[in-house]
This record gives sequence, structure tokens and C-alpha cells, in this order.
Amino acid sequence: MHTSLESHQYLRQHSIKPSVQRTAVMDYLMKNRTHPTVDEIYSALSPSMPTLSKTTVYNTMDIFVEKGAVRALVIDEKNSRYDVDVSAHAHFICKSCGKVFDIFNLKPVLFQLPKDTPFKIDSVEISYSGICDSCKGN
Amino acid sequence: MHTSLESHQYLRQHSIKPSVQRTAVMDYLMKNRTHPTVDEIYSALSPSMPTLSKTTVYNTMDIFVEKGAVRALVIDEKNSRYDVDVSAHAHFICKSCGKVFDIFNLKPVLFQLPKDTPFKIDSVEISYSGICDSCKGN
DNA sequence: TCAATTTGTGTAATGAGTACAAAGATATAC
DNA sequence: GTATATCTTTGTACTCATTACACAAATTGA
Ligand SMILES: [Mn+2]
Ligand SMILES: [Mn+2]
Ligand SMILES: [Zn+2]
Ligand SMILES: [Zn+2]
Repeated sequence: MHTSLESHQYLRQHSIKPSVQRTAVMDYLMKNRTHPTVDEIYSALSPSMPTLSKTTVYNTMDIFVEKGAVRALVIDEKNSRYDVDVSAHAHFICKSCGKVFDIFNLKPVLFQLPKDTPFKIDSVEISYSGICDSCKGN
Repeated sequence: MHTSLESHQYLRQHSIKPSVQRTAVMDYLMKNRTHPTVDEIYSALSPSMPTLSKTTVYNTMDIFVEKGAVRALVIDEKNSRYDVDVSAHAHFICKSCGKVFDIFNLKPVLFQLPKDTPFKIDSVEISYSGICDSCKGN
């Protein structure tokens, strides 16, 4: 049984050769929308792919980002995090547990790029921070 | 002649004991609004303060941020950057040269914190990226 | 088949940031 | 002023995410 059909197709849509490793990583990203780090991806896949190298995960994420299949988030000062949802949405990082959550349903104006600047602006990242629901009690 | 009067006062306003080192770092931040890294601050001050330790700059930035005198920017995946301007404004990072620029005059609505979330949101960071004016030609 | 190219792997190196203990400076008590 | 406690700074060692690199494996396609 192939659970990786969607990932396979998604990779080809983005002109990424779907190797076994790349398909496994994309499959993980599609099923785990937690904005995982390279280490989290590696640790999750490693048991079922014992020869997988962490370098491969790094290379893979670089290709995914370069081809626009995945967005790299700069919100966690410790690690890069990755998001297979490249649509316009914002993020929230909990300063207590470090988890990164999606914030959808923000006004589209927030994602408009400012026009009166001397820069060629390509993208915007909106990052909120504070304490998440689970950590509130603690 | 004291060029550090303002920094000295600013530190006391934020309940930070103005040691020689802290005053020198704050003075640098106030005069160099380039969102410098710890290494940039250290390298700039080191010649005139040969005994300054990089650890002190790290400690100092931690205190400044904790006391609200300075904002830590998470926009550069390589280093933390620091901004003595804690007012609501956005940033732009050039993917070519890595410099971080201010973007003022954005609509205040952009800096409003969303209310319909399960999170206790404390702050927002709006980061644009692309190519800066100087790098456009290259 | 076989050579060229792409992809993956393992190891070593890099470099930002942290931990920690000792030294120095500052404040408080007598 | 001197002693004592506290705060601050310093240097070194360490951690750990990421990168560099060389070789191995897999894929392509003539
Ligand atoms: Mn997301
Ligand atoms: Mn700024
Ligand atoms: Zn949390
Ligand atoms: Zn530039």
C-alpha cells in the first residue's frame, strides 16, 4: 500500500525528482503539520529508514524550499522550521514550549507587500509570540 | 567629553545598572541603527575596550531584552539581531547582502494582535525579504 | 552495457550561543 | 576605612545546528 501517492505527485508538480528519501520526507511533512525541524523529521523517519542521513534531510529541505514546495520559517531562534502549507498565513510560537502554531483567517491586507520602499520585496512572514493554551496553566 | 549620557539615562530608565560595558553597548546600539549582531557589536567595541568579553555582550543583550530596552529580531537565520527602537515597525532583510532595514509608516492595523485565538499573544514581528536597492544591480 | 550525472551517505569542520567558575567591581554593614 | 555580600565581567570549555566535502549508490540515456 502506497501512502505516498500524494507526496509523489506534489513533488513532480514542483519539478522535484521523487526519490525514496524525498518522498518519505514530503510524506512526513504532509501528515505532520507541526512545522518540524530537520532533527524532528530525521528522528521520525530514521527508525523505518535506518540508512537515512541527516545531511540528506538538510539537502532535501533546501531543494523543497528552492522549488517552492515548502516554506522555511524563521521564527524559532534555535532551528529552522518547515511548512508544506505555502499559502498566506501567520504563525505563533509559544515561548514556553516552543511549539509553532498556524494562525489562519487574518485579514488579507496583512499579507500585502508594501509598495513605497526602495526594496524588491518577495515575501512576508508574520510571527506572533506568547504563551499557548496548553502552557497557560503552568 | 561624555558621548554616553543618553545611553546612561536610557539604561536607568529601564532599571539596568549602567556599567561601563553596558553603557558602551547601549551607546553603540543608539548610534548604529543597523540591527547589529552580537559579533558586530563585539568587533566594533573591542578595539577601544580590549578586555571586553563576547560573553559580556551576550549577557548584556539578554538583560536589555529582558528589561524591554531592546528588541531581539528573529529574521536572520544565522544570528540574533538587536534593535534599540522598540516602537512598532517592520523589517526587511536582503537575501543577497543580509542587511536588515527598517520599514516604517505601515498601517497600524498590521501591528494589532489577533484576538480570536486560543493563545496569549504578547508580540508580533513582521518581516519582509527580497533584494535591497544596493543589491538590485548585481 | 557503460559512462555521465544525480542523489545519498558518513565524517569532519564551522560557528553561534551557553555553562560555568574564577576574578573584578560595587554596594552594604560595621 | 575595612570586611562582607552581591553583582558584573571575563576566559575557557562545551553544546549543537548547520555546512563542507569526499566517496558511494542510484539513475539516466546513448
Ligand atoms: Mn504554517
Ligand atoms: Mn528596526
Ligand atoms: Zn506552549
Ligand atoms: Zn542587499
